[in-house]
Amino acid sequence: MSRTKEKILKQSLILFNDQGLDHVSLRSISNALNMSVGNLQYHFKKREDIIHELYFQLVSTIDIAIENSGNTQSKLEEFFETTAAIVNCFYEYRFIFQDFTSVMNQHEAIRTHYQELMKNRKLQFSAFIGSLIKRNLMRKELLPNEYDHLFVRFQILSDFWMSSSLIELEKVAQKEVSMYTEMIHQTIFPYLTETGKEAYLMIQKSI
Amino acid sequence: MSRTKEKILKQSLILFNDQGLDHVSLRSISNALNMSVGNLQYHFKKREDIIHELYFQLVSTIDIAIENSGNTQSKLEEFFETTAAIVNCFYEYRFIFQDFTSVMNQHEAIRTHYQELMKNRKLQFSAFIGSLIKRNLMRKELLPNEYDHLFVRFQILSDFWMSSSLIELEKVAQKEVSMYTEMIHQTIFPYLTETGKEAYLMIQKSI
DNA sequence: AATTATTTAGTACATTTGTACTAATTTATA
DNA sequence: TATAAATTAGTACAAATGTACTAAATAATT
Repeated sequence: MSRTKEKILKQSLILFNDQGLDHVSLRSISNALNMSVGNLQYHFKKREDIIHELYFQLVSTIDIAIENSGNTQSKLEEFFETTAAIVNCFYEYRFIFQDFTSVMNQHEAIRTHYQELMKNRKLQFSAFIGSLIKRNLMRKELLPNEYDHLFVRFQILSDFWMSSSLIELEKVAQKEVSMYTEMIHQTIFPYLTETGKEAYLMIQKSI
Repeated sequence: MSRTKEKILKQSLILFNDQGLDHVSLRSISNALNMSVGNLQYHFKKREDIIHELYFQLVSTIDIAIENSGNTQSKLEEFFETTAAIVNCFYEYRFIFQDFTSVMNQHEAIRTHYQELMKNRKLQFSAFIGSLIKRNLMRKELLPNEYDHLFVRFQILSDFWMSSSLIELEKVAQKEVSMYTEMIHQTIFPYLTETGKEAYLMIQKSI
């Protein structure tokens, strides 16, 4: 990728994150870079292409972060690390989650990719739950679809905590990131066995 | 309120729900009513006013629905009914929740009202949790801020389940409403005591 | 050095949409 | 009935924004 293209992406990310996707026009991006709109368009034929590119940057950032949080001592620790990693990546590319719905509505390619991604994540999640149960860290299902619904809950909370924070507090800063990370972590707690709960409390203390 | 004003609101709600807020212009509303835009503007000086009015219709619809679900046998039943009532009202005014963030960002008066509303809801929620605990239907907190976080979870799930459904399935119909209602109901289950769990299962059977 | 390809700038356009404004028409009132 | 108030229609405008297009400038290549 050309140096200019990288500069455009970097600046776009900053502006998008700061001002929100729909308050940033091509003109404001090119202004911030002392560059003509024509030039911008030479590198990205469509505005959509910039957003598209940034989305896929996020995806690979998450992939890397998840890999790095793989070498943990326990399965539960892995859950803590993975969750925190995802939340942090979301925050880095927060413009996407400040109005997740608009992004997904306006960018079909992104939406399609996301839908596929979620199918995979759901499989991974099920496998993960299974391994927690086998290790006697998590109890079995007591309700129909209980852990399917748990997955849905994780998904909604992950994708929309930032929107919620913005509406409620009209900002998202590091403090909020911590708060919502804890909230998401705690989501799994009441499903844990006594052993699991002890392990949870140990990990929590170590953070 | 004049007959015409009511007609405009009714038609706007239909179009907003069907096509989404930002795919409905004043022109399309007036077309659907065989009415001039000028006339529309006579009744609602700003487009915002229509949305404003519909939002407050929703608010009072919810108030009424909550009152009606007050006369239940048990506290847990009240939870089931109230939750379902809210979800259904949200569905009636789904245009607001199909892109909740945009609505809240673009309508300051609505956002301010919502913020206040949530402060009250949080107090009500805390009181409700307290009464469940006193009745030995719910266990005490085991984690710091556990039930504050539980409230946040309820809030995010309520406000954004529809957005999530739209992104994932590209539609929201009655089937999805049922599914997400169950998901939200189940959120409280793992915090219940044995007595509480039994009561939950009884109520669930009766639905 | 000459030619070709790449990059940059600048202008213009099309479109959408909320809304302001004026005039006509209908309804209410005295 | 005459006058005032209300409702309705129609036109025009302003502002924003993505993008198409052309020409100039710079870099690369032969």
